[in-house]
Amino acid sequence: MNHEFHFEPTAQHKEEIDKIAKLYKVLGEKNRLGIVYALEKGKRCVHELCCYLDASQSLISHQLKVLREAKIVSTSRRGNEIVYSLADEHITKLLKIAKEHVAE
Amino acid sequence: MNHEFHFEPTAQHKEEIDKIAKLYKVLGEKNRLGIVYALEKGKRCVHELCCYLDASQSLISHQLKVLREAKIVSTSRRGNEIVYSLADEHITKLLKIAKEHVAE
DNA sequence: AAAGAATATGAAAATTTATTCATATTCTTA
DNA sequence: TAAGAATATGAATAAATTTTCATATTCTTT
Repeated sequence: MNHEFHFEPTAQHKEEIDKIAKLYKVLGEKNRLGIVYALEKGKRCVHELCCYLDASQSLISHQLKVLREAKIVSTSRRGNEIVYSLADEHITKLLKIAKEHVAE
Repeated sequence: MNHEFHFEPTAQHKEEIDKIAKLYKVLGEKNRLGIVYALEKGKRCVHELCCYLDASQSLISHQLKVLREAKIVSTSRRGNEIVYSLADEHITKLLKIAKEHVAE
C-alpha cells in the first residue's frame, strides 16, 4: 500500500494532547482519584483524607501536591488544618462522564 | 481536633474508582491519547498512526495493545493491514469535556 | 510454497512514578 | 516562647510504565 500521504497533528493539537494527557495522568491514580471522590462530598483536611483512603500522611501529602500543581484542588486554612477542596466544577463534570462510561 | 469520625468509600465506590483510574491512566499517555485523536478523524492503519505520531511501529503496536485491552479501540482487517478505530462514541464525549477543561 | 508486507510480541533497558522514612515547616495555644 | 498538632518536603527505595530491539506471526501475492 502507498503511504506517501503523511498527516500530523498541528502544533496546537500537540499542545492540547499534552495538556489532556497530563490531566488524565494525574487523575489516573487510585489515591489521587480517591481524594477527588472524597472532595466531591465537601472540603476535607489532610487527616480525613488519610483515613478515607487508609494511606499514610506523607503519601497523601505528596499526592495532594500533584493535585495542587494540576490545579485540581485548592486549599484554605482552618486553624491548624489545611482544608482541601475541588478547585472547580469542571472536575466533577469530567468524572460524571467517566462514571457513565465505566457503568456497564 | 477530634478525628474519631471515620469515613470510607463503599466497596462499589472503590471499584468505580479503580475502573476510572485505569481508564484515565490509559488515556493519560501522550502517544495513546494521540492515537485516539487520530482515530477521532477516522479509521487508520498502524503505519499511518506511526507517521502521525512520529513513533516506531513497535511502540505504537504496544500502545495499541493497551488501548485494545481497555476496549478503547477496535480493529478490523483490510487486506494486509489492521485498521483501528474508536470502539465507541463515549471516548469522544470524554475527550470533549477534557478539551473544554484545558481550553483556558 | 516462497517471498514480502504489515503488525504483534517477549524480553531487556531506560525512564517515570509511587511510596516510605526522616525531618522540616507552620500555625496554635498553653 | 515552648510545646504540640497538622501538614509538607527531600532523598532514598520500590514499583510500574515506556521504549527499544530482535524476532515471530499473519496475511497476500506471485
